[in-house]
Amino acid sequence: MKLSTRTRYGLRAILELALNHGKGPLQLKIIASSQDISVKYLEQLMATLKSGGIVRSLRGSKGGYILAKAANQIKLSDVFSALEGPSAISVECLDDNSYCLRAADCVTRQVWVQVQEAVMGVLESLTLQDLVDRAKEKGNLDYQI
Amino acid sequence: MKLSTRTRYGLRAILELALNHGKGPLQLKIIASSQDISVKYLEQLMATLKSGGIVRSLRGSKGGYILAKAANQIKLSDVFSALEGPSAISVECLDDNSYCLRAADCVTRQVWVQVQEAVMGVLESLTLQDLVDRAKEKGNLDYQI
DNA sequence: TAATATACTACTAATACGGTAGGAATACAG
DNA sequence: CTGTATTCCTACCGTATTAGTAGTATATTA
Repeated sequence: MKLSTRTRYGLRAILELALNHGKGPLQLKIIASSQDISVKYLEQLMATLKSGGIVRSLRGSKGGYILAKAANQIKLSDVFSALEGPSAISVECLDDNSYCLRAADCVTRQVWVQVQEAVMGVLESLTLQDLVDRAKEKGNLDYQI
Repeated sequence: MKLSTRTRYGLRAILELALNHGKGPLQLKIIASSQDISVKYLEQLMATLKSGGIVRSLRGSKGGYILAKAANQIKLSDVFSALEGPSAISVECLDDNSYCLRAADCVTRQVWVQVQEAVMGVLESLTLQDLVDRAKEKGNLDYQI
């Protein structure tokens, strides 16, 4: 069960947007260089986040990306779902009731339900603002230039 | 973040062993047919579980597999680790401290730590015996023949 | 010795992951 | 109105992993 770089990169990128909030759009090349991610790859991740309603974009000169909502309105589960898909652990029988007829009585399925709920519980309890606060606590203030 | 069939099949197979506990070794072909898994594929999964110390095997005629320990001594985290690897979500910086110099201050890493702990918390809190009990509660007794 | 099992090793097809490439569309600055 | 900066879109590619198949060797029992 591997967390993809998509999701890890994506969260880092969006956190950078959150840290930059209120200072106008942030360009991909800035994020890419500070996070050491390929611009072209990041471009795809941002497209995903955009269609997921997490970020908004501004094209053309002086364009870039901004958060679509306030940081405290964006749960990490939203970011995760946009990048990783709706199901945290991608077990077919969890999402598709017709996938397995024994689903209702299946004790192994019940385990995966518990695991999924545990993951989502963590991600739903955290917002981007929480991460911003944590970053500031750590004195990790280099983003302020 | 996808849970592999390895792990899902493996847990189902080993649960079947647990349900059969005390009735001598269970053969792969029995498990494979009742769980609808290829014998050959299951063979590999069982080899992994064997080297992980979860099951023991008996070769030759009348051979098969049995649990290496009592069902209440086998945590689901043990099974999971054997099949899926030591790290529940496989994020390099969680296991290898030298992977990223900023690990200590990284707030996104902290999120993955929380997620990992949530997953392991669930799996460590459950033993195979718990699943056996749940199965019996559900009246799912067809394994008793 | 025959039958029944697991053990071991190698191979394969399909899929996902991680990333690259090129050009089109848009917006701003002069 | 022209150039430049930026996102947008689509396609492609190499590699690793996953999910399985196949064949043979080895051990055990009867």
